[in-house]
Amino acid sequence: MTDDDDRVFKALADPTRRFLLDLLFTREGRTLTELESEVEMTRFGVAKHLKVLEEAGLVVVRRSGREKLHFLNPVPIRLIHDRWIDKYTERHVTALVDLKNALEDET
Amino acid sequence: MTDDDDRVFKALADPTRRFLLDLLFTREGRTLTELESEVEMTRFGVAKHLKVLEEAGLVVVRRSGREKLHFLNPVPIRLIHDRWIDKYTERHVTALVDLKNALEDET
DNA sequence: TTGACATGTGACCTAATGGTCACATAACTT
DNA sequence: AAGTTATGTGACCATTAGGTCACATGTCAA
Repeated sequence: MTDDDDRVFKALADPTRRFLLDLLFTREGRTLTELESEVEMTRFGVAKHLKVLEEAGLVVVRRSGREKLHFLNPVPIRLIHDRWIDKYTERHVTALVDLKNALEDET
Repeated sequence: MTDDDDRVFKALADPTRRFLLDLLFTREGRTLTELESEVEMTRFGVAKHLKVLEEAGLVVVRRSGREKLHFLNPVPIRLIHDRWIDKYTERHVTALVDLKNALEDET
């Protein structure tokens, strides 16, 4: 469990991997080749990053013939949230974040 | 803003730093010396970790004489959540996590 | 003001990480 | 069957990150 934690946080520590999650957040079920075209990096680098994300459970894959489809799994993200934000604090924090977003939209 | 992101995720990538956040989650306003006594590491290592957490905005400090009191700031954590979990998905995920916790409590 | 306490800085070493490449397997297409 | 497409593996190198230490500053208490 602690090792799982570690894999998740280590996986999130790299900007390229976070960008890959962003891509899957906007549209799921993408292949390696498709993701590769969005990133300034060789296929091998991207494959390595996807493997890290998969082993962390942040990305789930489904094979379809020779293609490998990638999906974002939000559960580990929610667990990070729950680790340091209890139900009571959550209300205050969300209010604060909403306020911050509202102010930024105005300008 | 992207640099801020990077600092937050890099800060969370280390197990010692996550443990320090856990300590501050249970009780805030701790000093360096106090936190040091909870960790198998020299004072210098802990100080370095706290600096990383502070620069990431995950920890906020208040000086009191020669002491430095540390507090957990949950806002960056919430922002991580909001980045990959939209309002619609949130309901499904929280239900899933609650179910998982319920099942684990039964055993 | 003298000594103990709390924290800060910069150098240094080792281990882990990100990225590329040569090579390899498996599956569609014609 | 042959060529093309999609992905997998292991070695390799440059860079970053975690941890310790010698040294230094600032604060409290007697």
